[in-house]
Amino acid sequence: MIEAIEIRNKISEKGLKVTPQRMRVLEAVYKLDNHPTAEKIIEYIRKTDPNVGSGTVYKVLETLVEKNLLNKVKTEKDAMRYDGTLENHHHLYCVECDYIEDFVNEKLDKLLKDFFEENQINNFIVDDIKLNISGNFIIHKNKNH
Amino acid sequence: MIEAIEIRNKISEKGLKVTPQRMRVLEAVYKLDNHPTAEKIIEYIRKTDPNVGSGTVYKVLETLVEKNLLNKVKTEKDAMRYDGTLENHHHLYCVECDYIEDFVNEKLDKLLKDFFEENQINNFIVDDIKLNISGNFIIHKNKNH
DNA sequence: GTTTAAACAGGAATGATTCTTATTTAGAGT
DNA sequence: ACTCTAAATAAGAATCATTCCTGTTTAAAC
Repeated sequence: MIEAIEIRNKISEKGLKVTPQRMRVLEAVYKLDNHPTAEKIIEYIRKTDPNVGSGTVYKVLETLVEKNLLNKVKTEKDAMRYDGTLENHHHLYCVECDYIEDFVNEKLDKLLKDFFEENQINNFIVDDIKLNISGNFIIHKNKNH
Repeated sequence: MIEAIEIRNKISEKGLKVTPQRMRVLEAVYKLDNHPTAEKIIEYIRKTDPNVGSGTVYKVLETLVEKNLLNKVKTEKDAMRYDGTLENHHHLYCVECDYIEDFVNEKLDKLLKDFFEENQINNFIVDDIKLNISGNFIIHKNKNH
């Protein structure tokens, strides 16, 4: 359970003005699991704050991604999704439900780091590696299918 | 250089009607490098065939993806891109230009396969793993930046 | 050649996202 | 606390990729 003061600090530390909209967007991404779309975030915020502009939420998301407080998660679907986890991680994509789960594994990261140090790619400097692991949850987390 | 007859066969083998539109779309994806968008494909086809409907191209792309003759490539940008390479491979994403290059490496695939066999993920059956390798080409391939 | 379900062209509709503009506000300076 | 101003917001129009709809055409089975 993240405190309001922590959210305030995260925004402030990046040199951004602390606005209610920015606080609510960050809170929404932390609270909503399954890497919400902008739509889900708007819906969440409007429960208590019916007058947020949807354009504002998009703008805030853009700003927070720019300042590395959030990450974008791309999927085969049209809508972008957002991720509040900042530590290095990969994603499990369920083929059946639309669930996306974070996957953290340091041993795997070490393995990849070593591999790409030993096997340089011709004409390309690797900056970051993310795995898209697709498959199926044995117990589905979502009924969107 | 892929022959028209090969393209015809690929379509036919999947039990699809061989239409000029389907042939031109497959040809376009093979010929255009850098994983073209639907837009680029339409532009390419219209050079010789100005009356293709853009809706048709989208429908054809959908059909070809369904039948595993093409793959979708998702990016942070809005437009979907398409990939004619069917063998297992990963993607190099250039952070500066919008170039996406295929990356084939069997040693890497073996490494990943072994890792996930030894390290089962709780409540999840892995079906496929794709790496998004982001970084920079030393010599950029594209001027879109 | 006939037949017909499938595919197509053209254009309207959709839906996520971006843009525009007038208004409001966070926070720096007083 | 009060003022000021650049930055942020609300509202809604605009955009753009993609999908949908409808009447017409066509691939390929017979």
